[in-house]
Formats: sequence, C-alpha cells, structure tokens
Amino acid sequence: MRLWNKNQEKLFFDKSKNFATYEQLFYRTDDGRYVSYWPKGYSGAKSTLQARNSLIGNYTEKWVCDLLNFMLDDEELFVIQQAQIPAIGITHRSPADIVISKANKKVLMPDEVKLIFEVKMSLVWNWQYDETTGHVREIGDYRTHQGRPSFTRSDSILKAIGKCIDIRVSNVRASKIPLIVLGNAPLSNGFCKKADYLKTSGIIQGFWSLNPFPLNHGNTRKRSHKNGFIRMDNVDELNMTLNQLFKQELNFFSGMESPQRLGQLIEIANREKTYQEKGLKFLNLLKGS
DNA sequence: GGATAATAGACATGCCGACC
DNA sequence: GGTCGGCATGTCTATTATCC
Repeated sequence: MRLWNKNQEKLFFDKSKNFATYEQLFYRTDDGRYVSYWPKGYSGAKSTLQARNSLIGNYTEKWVCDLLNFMLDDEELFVIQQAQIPAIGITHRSPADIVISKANKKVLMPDEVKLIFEVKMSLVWNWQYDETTGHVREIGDYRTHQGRPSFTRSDSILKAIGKCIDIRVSNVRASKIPLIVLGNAPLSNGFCKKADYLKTSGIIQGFWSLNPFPLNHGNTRKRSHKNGFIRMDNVDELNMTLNQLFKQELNFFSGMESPQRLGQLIEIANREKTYQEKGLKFLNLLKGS
C-alpha cells in the first residue's frame, strides 16, 4: 500500500466515469481539450465545475479509510467513516470525516474515540482526457494549473481549524481526543507557524500531508519547525507517528488565570503522590475553576 | 530602486444531500 | 419544495518576494 500519488488520482477518474459524465469531471477548453483544471495562463472562457466536488470528497475520504484499515494491526481498533459523537457536538448534521474508535459503530461515546481525522484532500495534478482513446493522462502538477490544493488555501485551513476548535470547546469530554487534519499538499508558508502553535497549545495535534511527492520536479517542505505540519513519506512513517500519538495519552487544557490562582492550584495538585496523579489533579482543578 | 511575479486572504459559485 | 450547511473550485486585490 502506498500513500497518495498520481495513480490514486487516475483511479479517481476511472471509478468516477461509471456514474459521472466527462462533462462533470473535466473542463472543456476553447481548443476542445478535456482538462481537470484550467492550465496556468489559459485565457479562454472558463467555468467552475461543481458536480466533481463531492465525488472528490467521498473518494479521498474512502481512500484514507482503506489506508488506515490496511495499516492498523490492532484488532481492538476500528476505522469509522462519517462517525457521530453526539456528546461532543458531532451529530449526524456534521459528522466527523474519519474516526479511529474502540467500538465498531457509527454513533460513538467520547471515551470510545481514539482519534478524529478531518480530511481535506483534492486533486493535486492536472489531467487530460483523450476522447478518441478514452485514456486519462497527467499533464502537470499543481504549479502548472490554476486550481490550488486545499492545504495551500488559507480559507480551507481556517475552516479545518474552526471545526477543530468547535470540537474542543464543545465539551470537557473532548479533551482527550487528538485531532489531525489530513491533506495531500504542502501547507502554505504562512500557516506553518500557526500549525506549530496549534500543536503546542494542544488544539490540533497535526496537519499531515499524505503525498510524498506532490511536485513533478523539485522538493517540498518536509515538516514545520515544531512538527505542526509533517509530510508523510511512506506508510511506515504515518503508522509510527500515529502510534506515538496513541501512546501519549494527551489531555487538552486551556484557561485564563492569574499566576496566583495557578500557583494555588499547583500547590494543591502537588499533594498527590505520583506525577500522573499530580497532573490529573491539576487538570481537574483547572476545569473546576 | 523599480518592475514583475508570487502569495495571502477575502469573497463568490453552484452542486449535493439532509432535513423540515 | 424550500432551506441550509458542506464541498472543492474560481476570481479579485493588496501585500510580499524576487529579479534585473
């Protein structure tokens, strides 16, 4: 099993042509070519495809599910697509894209959830459909066309951040659940710092790109300073990073408190015996204050 | 130092499925 | 049948980076 590459996108077209027309999958240029994105510099009449959006959303989400199912060797864990966790505000109205869960069902309790993935993936390369042969071939990476992969778009990233914060502030019971945003392109420059801060402050545990080689020529960013963004280069690396996250038993906490008040809480918590107990006591005091 | 290219960020679009 | 939120993609403009 491989991470995201050109072949996954080719497969997307192969599968989609069963229930979508070529007019729904490709733009038609002035000179009669079928392309998946408007090439850079193209100045003819343009439109914006809409029918393709949900197809891509479903396909990428399903692809991630298959990847995780292949990867996870723990019999006790399940990959749930479109999961609901009503207790923390994730209802049928806007379910979580993908959840790794200890229970094999769509509606989950917070304690059953090991991790939540928000998937933000799109077509990265440009493709041309040849009417005569029926073949689809790659004609350039995202630097050669006008469409921008979602990880390079500020508004897409802001939306992902918003959704994660929405979960964080929904209920204390969400505080143990790590949140990961998955994409297939490098994170834009401006957001690397923010991704790092989101990670160190505990709101989002990472932005991971599952596309090792998004460009045909040239290198891309491997990671941000504090690993808020990471480009996964193979399935092993993804698996390892995921397992590390599971082992840590993280707790999200936040607040606005005076140094005095914090000092008091620390003193009380310090009466506990072990570091583990001291930590948990402190978190409880923080929540109660 | 000025011209040009690249990027960030705000805003707009139209399709879909869920729900009332 | 109408509304609403989610989706990926496009346009536009101000700002920043790069080149000569």
